[in-house]
Amino acid sequence: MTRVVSPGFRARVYALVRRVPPGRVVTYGDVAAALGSPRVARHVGWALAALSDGTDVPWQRVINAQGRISFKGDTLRSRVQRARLEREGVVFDDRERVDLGVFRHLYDVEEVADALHEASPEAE
DNA sequence: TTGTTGACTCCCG
DNA sequence: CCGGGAGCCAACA
Repeated sequence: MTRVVSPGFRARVYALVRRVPPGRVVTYGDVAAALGSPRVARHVGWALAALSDGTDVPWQRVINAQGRISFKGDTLRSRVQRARLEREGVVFDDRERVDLGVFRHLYDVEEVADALHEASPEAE
C-alpha cells in the first residue's frame, strides 16, 4: 500500500462535498468537474460509498445528473438519503426528482481552491 | 502488472 | 420518458 498520500482523490471529494450547504445538492459530475476531470464522476460515487456511518461528510447532498438519487439496488440508502435531504428542505417532485435549477449548489473558483487546499495542503 | 468493478454520464432509438 | 451501450479512470485483488 505505498499509499501514504493516496487517499488523495477521496480526500478531495470529501472536502468538496463538505462545502455543499444544507438544503442544496450537487451532482457527481459537478464534483468531478471541480476536481478537474468531468469524467471521474463514477469515482466520486465510489469514494462516497467508502464512507463510514459516522462521517461528517454530507454525502446525501450528492445526486446524479438527472436530479435523482442513485441507488444500485440499495433502496435502504436511497430512502435515508431522500429523508435527510427533505429534512434540510430539498423538495422532490412526483417522479422522485430534485429541481437542479433550484437546489443545485454551484462551486465558485475560490471555494474549490480552498477545499482542495484543505484536502492536500502540500500539493498546489 | 493486468483485469475487474462501479452511489456516473452522454448519446441514440 | 425509458432502457441499453460505450467511455472513463482510480482503487484493489
